[in-house]
Amino acid sequence: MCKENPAAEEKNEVVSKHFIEQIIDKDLAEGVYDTVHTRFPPEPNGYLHIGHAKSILLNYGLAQEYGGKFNMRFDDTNPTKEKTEFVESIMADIKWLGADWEDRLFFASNYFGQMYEAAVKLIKKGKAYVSDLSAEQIREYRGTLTEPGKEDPSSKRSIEENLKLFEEMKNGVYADGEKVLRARIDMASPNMNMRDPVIYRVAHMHHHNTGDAWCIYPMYDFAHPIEDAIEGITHSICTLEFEDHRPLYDWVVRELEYPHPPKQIEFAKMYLTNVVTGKRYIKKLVEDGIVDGWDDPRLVSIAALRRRGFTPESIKMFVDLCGVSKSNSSVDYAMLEYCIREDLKLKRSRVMAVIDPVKLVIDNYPEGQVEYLDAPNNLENEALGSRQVPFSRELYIEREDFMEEPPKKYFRLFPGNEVRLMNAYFVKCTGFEKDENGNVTVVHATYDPETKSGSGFEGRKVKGTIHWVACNTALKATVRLYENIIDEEKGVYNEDGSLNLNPNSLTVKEAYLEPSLKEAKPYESFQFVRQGYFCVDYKDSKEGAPVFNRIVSLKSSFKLPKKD
RNA sequence: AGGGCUAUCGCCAAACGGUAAGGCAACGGACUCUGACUCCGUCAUUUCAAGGUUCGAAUCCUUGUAGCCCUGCCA
Repeated sequence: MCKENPAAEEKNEVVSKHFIEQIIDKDLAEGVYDTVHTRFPPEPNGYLHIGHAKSILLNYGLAQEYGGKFNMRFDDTNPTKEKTEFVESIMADIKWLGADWEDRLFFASNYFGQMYEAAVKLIKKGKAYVSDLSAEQIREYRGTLTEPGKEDPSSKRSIEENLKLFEEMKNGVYADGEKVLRARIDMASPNMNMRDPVIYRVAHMHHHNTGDAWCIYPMYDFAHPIEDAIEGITHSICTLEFEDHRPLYDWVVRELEYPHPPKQIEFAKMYLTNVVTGKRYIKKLVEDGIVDGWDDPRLVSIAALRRRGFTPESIKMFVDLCGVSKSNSSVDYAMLEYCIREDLKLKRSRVMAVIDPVKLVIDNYPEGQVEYLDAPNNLENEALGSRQVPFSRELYIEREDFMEEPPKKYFRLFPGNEVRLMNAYFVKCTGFEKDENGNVTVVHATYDPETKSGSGFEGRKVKGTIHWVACNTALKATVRLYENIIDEEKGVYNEDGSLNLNPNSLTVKEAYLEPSLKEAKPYESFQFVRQGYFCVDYKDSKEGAPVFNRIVSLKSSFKLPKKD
């Protein structure tokens, strides 16, 4: 059954380079840089999700590809939004993804001294001034998208006065919002970011890293290029919404006269079709108790994907498959599903589990007898070995594997039909019992001892193979089946902006599993034959029988013909 | 006088003036101790639209159209 195809391996298709690699190639060829140094610079104000994984793996991957370096840096320049809790979770998620920053873990807040000096340098060059305008006034003076802004009355101040005022800002002379430092660029620029942007504000606030050492904090547009320059970043990769900020980024590194200024490159964020990534919405789902936390397996935070049973490899594959471009796009969730199936396919054992049981009685099998049958763990990967599965007279089979009146091309159990019980014997359906409501309660069959699995029996063939679990020895465990939390039929949002929730996003069932599954440990995953891939939940499996999350179902090309 | 960016199959995405890669999805068929996997086949005479340049255009030019981003002392 192991269908290796060495020829396919050798194809080794040459994937064309995306635009960022092309830029890097050119820079290297022209000697703009002689190395590649990237970074991932999150603000520690929340949890990472699949979208961030793309950025992390892109930056780390580029550094790897070009033999360069990759930095981890927290962009913590706004103390009002940042927490240490997020610093921890972000680092854990990035490590799990496999991006290695080695000893290069940095905090923008550790550069506050250098940023202050940089601001002083700008003031001395006449390129920055302290403004007395209030936030509202600054907004008014900025003009609009179609009208130019007006000159800030404070911009005429002398360099000496600006130096004095800025130092006073630093020394806590002014209250929050009383004064700001602005870069002197062009109040008439069509690019709003260039209309004398604020580069330092006063904020008497405790910072998670620097404590109360500072009461002025730099703005992103001023801080980020400095952070990159200090660390020797060559290619500062960010998302599309910062394109308009690039002229300002370049202005900062130019005016500050850095010898090998970094270059900002933007790419499109990744969106998943019918998936919620917005923090606002996730927060609401958590608060409303719709999900059981930021790591609920229905979410796509890194922690949720990990809990659901996704592997770092599958996410890497997914990101690679999606590619990098500058057009806004939404990737089909089916692509993610493909990646996790592909990754787990040869790595995991394939075991039997009955989720919606109906009893099957083998009438010609001795009562009370238990027989242990050898079952290969994965026919396509012999290295995974095999296990012993108990077989006896009474079994559970899947309710959908028996039909009283089968449609055409139904290969499973129905009166008179013979199927293979996986890893066991052929059984022929001899009858069934129903309750007063007409529901099937027991299916009867007889087995043929000659057809034992592995015996090499070739006498006759059956079209169907079904899975089963012996009643007496079955492990009863909880399985959780997930669907998209969004009702895909009607789109993600309702007209009032609320989420269009799918009431059936979670189904909890009691299932019968092979007894060997009792030993399964948190995060361990399996393929349940014909049911999909399942992973032991780390939260709810502390004691007793494990709880299994369905990572992804198997593809099913079997469709019953429509009735009538 | 608003500016910037983007537009190639249902979904991602190559192609960089030489005659539309690939993956996902879908659909046929073969195989099968999982209706899975694997295999084999089908799936853009056409690249947002209309003009133009050229022997030749998805690629260059013109004019439109659509979508995204920008008027935080957020990042």
